Amino acid sequence: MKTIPENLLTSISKVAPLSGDPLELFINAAQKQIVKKGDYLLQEGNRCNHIWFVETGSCRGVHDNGNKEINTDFYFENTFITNLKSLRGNEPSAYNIQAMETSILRRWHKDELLALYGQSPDIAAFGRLWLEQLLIAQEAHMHWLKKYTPEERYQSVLSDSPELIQRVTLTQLSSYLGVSRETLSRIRRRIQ
Amino acid sequence: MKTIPENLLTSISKVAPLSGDPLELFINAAQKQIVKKGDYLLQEGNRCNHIWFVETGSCRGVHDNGNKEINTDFYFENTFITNLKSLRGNEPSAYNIQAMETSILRRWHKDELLALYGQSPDIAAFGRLWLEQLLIAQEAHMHWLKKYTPEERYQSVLSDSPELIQRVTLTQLSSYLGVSRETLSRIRRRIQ
DNA sequence: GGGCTTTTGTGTCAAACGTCACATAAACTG
DNA sequence: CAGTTTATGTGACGTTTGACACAAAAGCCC
Repeated sequence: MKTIPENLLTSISKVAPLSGDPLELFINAAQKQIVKKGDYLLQEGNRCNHIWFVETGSCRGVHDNGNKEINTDFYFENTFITNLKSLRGNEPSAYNIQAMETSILRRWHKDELLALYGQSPDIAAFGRLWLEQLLIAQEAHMHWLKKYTPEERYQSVLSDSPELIQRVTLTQLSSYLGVSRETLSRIRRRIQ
Repeated sequence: MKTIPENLLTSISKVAPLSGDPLELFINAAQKQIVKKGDYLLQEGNRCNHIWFVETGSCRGVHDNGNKEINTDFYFENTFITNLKSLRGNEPSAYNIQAMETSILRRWHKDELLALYGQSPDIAAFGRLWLEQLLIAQEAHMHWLKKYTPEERYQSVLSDSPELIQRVTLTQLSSYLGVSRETLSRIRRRIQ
């Protein structure tokens, strides 16, 4: 058994308890991958074949929209990443997943992951719980978008996710909040 | 084995193939429930204990926001409903699920469903695939919200989900699209 | 550190939106 | 079918936003 970073174990246990053989099976199925700033984990048009775990660094999910980018997700340390629609539907990805800085990742191939689901009910349960958490977070994000004004949304990022403001450019954050770059710049001035 | 509506079988098979004993187990675990227009399947503040399947009729997911309602989901025939955050987190629901008309439902209790996951890998796989589809749909909905203007969003509902316009009031649709009732009324005039 | 690139701030203007108020139309109910 | 309630249309007005243009600041690289 290879040496395993503590953070990966902690992150797994936050999703579902996994130990013994299933844990070993799951972790040994991962490969290490190092990406530089700007590298793509997944490019629009290609099929997504992996699930990644961010050990260090950060990535973003970004849609091309004409001459603009729409940032839909930011992934920091100790989070899992994938494009489920492309991965499970075996179809071209509608967006990019890109490293925002040099990052160390671990990745699982989808075929291997599916095989693991068949081998171990514990790993299958882990997969289901992970999906549940993703879906819950996604629903919360959508309600948040509809319920609050752009200014309120920025306020809540300030108080609830200050890390985002430290690690993401204002331009990137603006599309995440659903406003133009200029408007976010003015919101920031109004507030401070 | 009770008589089972064709539609339920079809809807199940659209998520994942399920047959024989697991299918029978799953279907027999459901109870019939009939609700009248305006009845709540789930009220804000209460815990969600069920997953429902809409046999006939329709329901909506609706958030109370001060003196306004925000409609976040519409559920028509042959769809599954639940509030996953409340169901899995065992916490009070942040919103209501309400019948929009007299409806016939089937429902599964969460405890029974969890037991079924343990009993049958096929049912567990079904649960996971259902979550995957929900998550994929949810992500698509969010990208759609950020990518298009209110007018474009109305246009796409017109062409892609005309049923929505037939079966939902303009006021309900407006909060789903993320605009005021008056703005949607004017968009509709501009277009037609 | 100097030059280049990227990011952010800001002024101006037109368009879109939300809110309030009220009129009209449609649906429900007894 | 008459009365009531609910849903929708519309006018007026102020505010917010997006788009464009350009300046200032920050970050990056040789």
